[in-house]
Amino acid sequence: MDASLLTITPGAAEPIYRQIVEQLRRMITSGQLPPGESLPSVRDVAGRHAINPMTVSRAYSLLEGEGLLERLRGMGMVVAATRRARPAGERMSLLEPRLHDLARAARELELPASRVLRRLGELLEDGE
Amino acid sequence: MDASLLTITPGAAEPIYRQIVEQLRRMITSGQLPPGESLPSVRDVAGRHAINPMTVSRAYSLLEGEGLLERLRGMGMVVAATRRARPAGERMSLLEPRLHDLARAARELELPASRVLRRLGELLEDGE
DNA sequence: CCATGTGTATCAATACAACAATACACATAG
DNA sequence: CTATGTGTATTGTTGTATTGATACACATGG
Repeated sequence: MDASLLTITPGAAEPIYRQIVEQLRRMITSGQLPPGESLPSVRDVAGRHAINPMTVSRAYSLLEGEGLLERLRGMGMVVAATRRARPAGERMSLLEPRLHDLARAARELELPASRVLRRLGELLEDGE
Repeated sequence: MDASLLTITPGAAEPIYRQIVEQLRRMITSGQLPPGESLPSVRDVAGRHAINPMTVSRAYSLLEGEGLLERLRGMGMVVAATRRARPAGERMSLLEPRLHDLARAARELELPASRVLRRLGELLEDGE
């Protein structure tokens, strides 16, 4: 995997290490990063995004703790062999909290459901 | 306005004062809280949710800085008289960041747009 | 005047994130 | 063996954010 595929925003409210964790978790869960795929080295990611190597290492370690990554000593990190892409229903559950937040915000803003759905539809198509 | 209308989750990642700020901002922007409507006292909110009065005060002060609230000295806070409900287009922009985050997460999870939209549709209807 | 109700200024405590600079253990290429 | 590449443990520092405790200024009702 190329280090440039990670989107990192140092100024954001969400801490950097968690941005990395959640992004990789999603890409592994979907199978976008297949088992055996090797990840960019911590120094590579750190250098390219001008962040501290230990911050990247922290993210990798957390994912190893989840069983999503495996550590090959002396070599890099790799997507765990046992980790296959999960079915859509399971992936969907990772989206649920965000969906609930969005729904609540839309309700408090008294926005018509049709308008929210239409806009989201646009954004979902643009990305592909 | 009743203090119990606020939904506060002390354990959440989002800080308490910001939960209050964003919630009230949405309710004022939509007109759900009309100009002149008085807000619950800081001690009322704090007592009911077991949080510190200063945390509530901080939220109120930020909203006063935005021009959404007015301070009546010695008495409480009130929705600013000049603050009318905003048109839907403007309210929509408050939702944009959340929509982008959601779209990105869905893309990384490789979830079909139809499924995401369907689920959001359900959640939007349940709330009303 | 006094009791009670507002919001808040001030200071302190705590937690967290990120960085910096090493040093170490391991594996591979030469 | 050596050089270079992995990840990581360690220690310390810095900056910031969040929350809390206390005391104060103001307004109103009695």
